[in-house]
Amino acid sequence: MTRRIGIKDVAREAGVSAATVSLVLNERATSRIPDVTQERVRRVAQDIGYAPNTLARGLRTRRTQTIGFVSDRIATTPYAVRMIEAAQDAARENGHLLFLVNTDGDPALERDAVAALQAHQVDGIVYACMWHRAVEPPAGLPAGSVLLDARPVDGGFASVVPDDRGGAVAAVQALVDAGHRRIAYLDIDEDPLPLASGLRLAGYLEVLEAAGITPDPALHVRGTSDVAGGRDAASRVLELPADQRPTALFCFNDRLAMGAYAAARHHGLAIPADLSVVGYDDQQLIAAELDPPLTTVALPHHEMGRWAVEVLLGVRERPDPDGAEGGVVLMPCPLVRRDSVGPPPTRGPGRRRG
Amino acid sequence: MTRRIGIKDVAREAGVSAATVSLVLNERATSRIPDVTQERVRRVAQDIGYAPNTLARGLRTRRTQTIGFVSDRIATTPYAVRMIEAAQDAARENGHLLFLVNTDGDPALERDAVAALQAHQVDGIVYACMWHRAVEPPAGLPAGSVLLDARPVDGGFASVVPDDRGGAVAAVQALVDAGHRRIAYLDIDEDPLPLASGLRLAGYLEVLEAAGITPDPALHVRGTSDVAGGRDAASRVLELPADQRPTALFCFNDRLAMGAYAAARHHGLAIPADLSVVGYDDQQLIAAELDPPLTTVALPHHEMGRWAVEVLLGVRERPDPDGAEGGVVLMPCPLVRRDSVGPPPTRGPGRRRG
DNA sequence: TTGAAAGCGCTAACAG
DNA sequence: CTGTTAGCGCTTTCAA
Repeated sequence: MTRRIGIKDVAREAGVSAATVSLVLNERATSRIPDVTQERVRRVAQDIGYAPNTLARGLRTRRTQTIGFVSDRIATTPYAVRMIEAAQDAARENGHLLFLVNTDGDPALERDAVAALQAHQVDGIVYACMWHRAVEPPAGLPAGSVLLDARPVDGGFASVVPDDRGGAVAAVQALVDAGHRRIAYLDIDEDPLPLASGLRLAGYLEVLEAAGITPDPALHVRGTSDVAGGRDAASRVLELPADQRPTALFCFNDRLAMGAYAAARHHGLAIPADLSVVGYDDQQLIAAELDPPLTTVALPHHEMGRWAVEVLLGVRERPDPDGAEGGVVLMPCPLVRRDSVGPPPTRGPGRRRG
Repeated sequence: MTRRIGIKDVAREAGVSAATVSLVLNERATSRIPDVTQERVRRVAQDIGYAPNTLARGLRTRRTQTIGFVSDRIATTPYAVRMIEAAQDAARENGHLLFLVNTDGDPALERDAVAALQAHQVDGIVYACMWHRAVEPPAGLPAGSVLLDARPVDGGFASVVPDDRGGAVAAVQALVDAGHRRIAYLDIDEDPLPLASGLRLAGYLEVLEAAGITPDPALHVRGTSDVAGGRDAASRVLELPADQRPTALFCFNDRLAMGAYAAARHHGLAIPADLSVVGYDDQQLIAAELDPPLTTVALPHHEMGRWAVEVLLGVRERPDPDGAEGGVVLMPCPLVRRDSVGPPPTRGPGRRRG
C-alpha cells in the first residue's frame, strides 16, 4: 500500500529538479523546457513507475480529482444502479475517482456524509435519489453540487430528472396511433404519491385531449405498486361493461403491467389481440421476459447519471438556474416498442376461455 | 467546496498551539494535558465547526481512511449490489469512505483502477466479482487486498465466496425431507461453466447419496440461464414417462425456476401439489412474486460484502492462508422457505388440464 | 505540560 | 530556461 517513488526520485534520475519534473509531467511547459529534457523526464518517470501522490497534489492545488456520490438508497430499485454505473464511467473518463455513500435517506447520515466528503476535499458532490422526487438537499451540501433524479424544493442546485410527462405522452400516443380510444391508466396508490404519478397522468390526459377523447374517470384506477396491485386494478377496469371496457392499458410501471398480464389471462384476453398494454421503467428481467414482451417506456438512468457528473465537472454546460425550468433538466424517456401493443379488437375485446 | 477553518483557527481561539489541538483531538494525551484545556479545545473545535483536512492528515500518517472497491460489473446482476451496499455500510461504520470503481472486467481498466487507487493512498482494496469465480487478480493488486465473491487462482489473498455446495445441500435436503425421491437438477448451460454450477451439482449428488437415492442422469438437464431456458429444460424432464418423471425440481437459479413454473403450467401441473420447485439466488422481484412464492436459497451478498471490508480493515480476523481452505471463507447460503415445496403427489404427478 | 520545528510529496511563485 | 524557496494542513518528535 506504500507508495515509494516520488517526484524527487524522478528528478534525481533525470538530472533535473523536482520543479522541472512537475512542470513537464503536468504539461505546464509555459516556459519552454527543451524537448530533449522533457522527453528524458517522461521516460525516467515511466521507467521507474512514478505516479504522483494525489494527496500531496490535492493539498497544494485544492483539487483532488475525486467526487462524492451520495444516494438515498442503492439496492432497492435494481435498475437505478445504472445511474451509479454511468456516473462512475463519466468520472473515470474525466480522470476522477468516485466516492460512493449510501445514506438510506437518513438526514443525519446525509449530513455526516457531506461533511466527510468535504473533509476529503472532493471536487464536487452529486446527490442522488432512486426515485424522481422533490427533496430538501442535506444541510451543508456545497454550492455547485448537482441533484440526480431529484429536484430541489427551493431551487439553488442544478438537477436532472426523467421527463415523466413526455414519456407518458409517447406511451399513450403509441396507443392512440394504434387506434385505441378507450385507454385506462393503471396508476399507483402510495402516500405520498411520487411526482412521477402526477406527471404521467398529465401526459396521459394531454394525449387524450389532443386526440379529442374525453377522459373517463372510471378508467383511471390505482393499485399497490406490485404485481398483485396491477392484477387487481386491471381486473377492475376489465370487468366494466363491454362498452366501457378499455382496449388498452397504460401502466405506471412494469410490475403493474405484469399484474395486468395476469388479469388479462384471467379474463381470457389475449395480448395484444384483445388488449394492448404499455408499461414504464423498462425493468430488466420483467419487461423483456414477459409473454409477449412488453412495450414500455425506459427511464434514462444512464444518461442522467452521466449528465450529473459531467455538469459537476464542468464538462457539460450547467443549466441556467434562472431559466424556464429553474435549473432542472428533463431527460427524455424513450418508448421501447415490443409486442404488447396492437390495434384494438374489431368488436370490442372478445371473451374467450382457455 | 473550500474548507476554511483549520487547526490553527482552533489553536488561536483556544489559546494553545496547533500541536496541542492535534494531541487533544486525536486523544494522544500521552503527555497529560489538563482536563480543562482539553475541554476548552474540544469545545472550540466544536463551536467553530472544525473538521481536520483528511488530505493533510493522510499525507502525514499514510492512512487516508479510504478504501477502494473495484468490481467487474455492477448493474448486470441486480441483487449483487447488496455487496456494495454492505461494503459501504461497513466502511462507514469504521470511519472510512469507499471509492467505487467499475471495470467491466477489462484488465486494462482494472490495472488503471488499482493504480489510481494507490495514487490516492487507499488503506486497502477489495476486488469484487458479481459471480462466484476463480480469478487472476489484476496486476499490482496490493498485498492485503481481499477478494469478494471470487477466489484467487493462485492463492495469496483472503477471499470470501458463497457456500454453493452447502446451499444446494440445504435445498435438496428440504426436498428429500418432504418425501421426494425423483429430484431433477435444472443446471445452466454456459461456457465456461460458473463454479457455482459444479458446486451445486456436488451438493445435489451428496444429498441423493446420503438418502440412498441413485442419481438418474436423465434428471440432470441444462438450459440457458433465462426463463426460456428454464421452461425448455423443465419441459424435457416433465415429458419423461410417468415412472421416470421427477416430482421435484432443483433449479440453478430463480430465473430457471420461473421458466419451470411456466413449463409446469403448460403441462397442467400444480405447484406444489403436483411438482415441488426450489430455486437459487432469492432474486428480488422474482422469487417472492411468483405464484406460489418460490422456496429458494439466498446468496449471502450482504454478509460477504461486510466480511470483505471488515477483514480488510482488520476489524475481523483474516482467514489463515495456510488453512484448509487456503484463505478462502465459505459464507453460508440460507434456505428461504416459501410455498413451492410440498410432499410428492400420491400417485405420481397428475395431468389435469387448466 | 506545552510549543517550536520539521517534514509528508507536491506545486507555484520567484529568482537566477 | 531551470532551480530555489515557500508553503498546502496536519502530526510528531524534541526541547523547553
